[in-house]
Amino acid sequence: MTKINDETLRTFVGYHLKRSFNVIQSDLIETLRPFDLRMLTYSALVLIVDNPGLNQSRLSQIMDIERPNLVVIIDELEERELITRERVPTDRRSYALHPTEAGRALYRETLDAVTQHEAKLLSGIAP
Amino acid sequence: MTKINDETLRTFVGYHLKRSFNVIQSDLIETLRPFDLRMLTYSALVLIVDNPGLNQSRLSQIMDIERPNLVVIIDELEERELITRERVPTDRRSYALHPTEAGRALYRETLDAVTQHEAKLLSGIAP
DNA sequence: TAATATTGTTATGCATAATAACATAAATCA
DNA sequence: TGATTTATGTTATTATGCATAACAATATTA
Repeated sequence: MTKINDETLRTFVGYHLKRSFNVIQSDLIETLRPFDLRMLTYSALVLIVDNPGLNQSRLSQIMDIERPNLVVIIDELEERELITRERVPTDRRSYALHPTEAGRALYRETLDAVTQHEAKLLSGIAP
Repeated sequence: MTKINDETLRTFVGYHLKRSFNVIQSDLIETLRPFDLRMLTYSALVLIVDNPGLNQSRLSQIMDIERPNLVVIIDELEERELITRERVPTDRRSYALHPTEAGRALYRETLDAVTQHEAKLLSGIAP
């Protein structure tokens, strides 16, 4: 098995960031699988629990994704009754997003799981 | 503009890695655009220039992608005559990948550009 | 020699991400 | 005030990244 030279790529910070993120991402996907959550639905749930009442426009901004891509995420969370969409009386264009009790419960469960898995993952590594 | 609370997500290393990577990735994409290269085609080109003669199997391993996904990347580099695929006499299943002179020239150009852009990007940041 | 493994490939699907276009509603301006 | 512009959420479409199954050709192993 010939040794590959990747010194050129290693001079780039982005290369290391990508490889590190890939490792964490794979672990996170597996951690979230039992809860039937993907990374984006999980991030959205966390942000809605921590910021009840925010609208999709603001949420897409903080999540750094385009508004159209957030729609299906919100659809899924709403259909699973983890959050609710409520018309805002003062601005009838937008919806206020609120977690349901089930949403808050799932938030707590997943937070424990994700925290533990990340701690385990990082315990064996020097940055 | 209400302030959003993302403290929960900020406790996760993966969250920071993803955000950092997104910043670098956007910059890198723009840097590579004039050369009509995407990140993956660029990585492949660099690795082939630095490791002339390697095969697709090894390349996919070092790039951390599945072999099927490498095929189209290699197809593109070959079609643009930046690399060549040569049958290996001692193992006729595999191809030895070599850069062409045009490939090496593009490698040098892009290396300069990428190095400069990353340096500029990181000059304003503390990790 | 027969069974197994490897290389490159095609086809396919899922997740992520970006853009255009639109209806509804709000804000601005003239 | 009415007309124009802007914002919100949505649909549709596209591109990209990444994973798996299945396959033909070739090598390796038993």
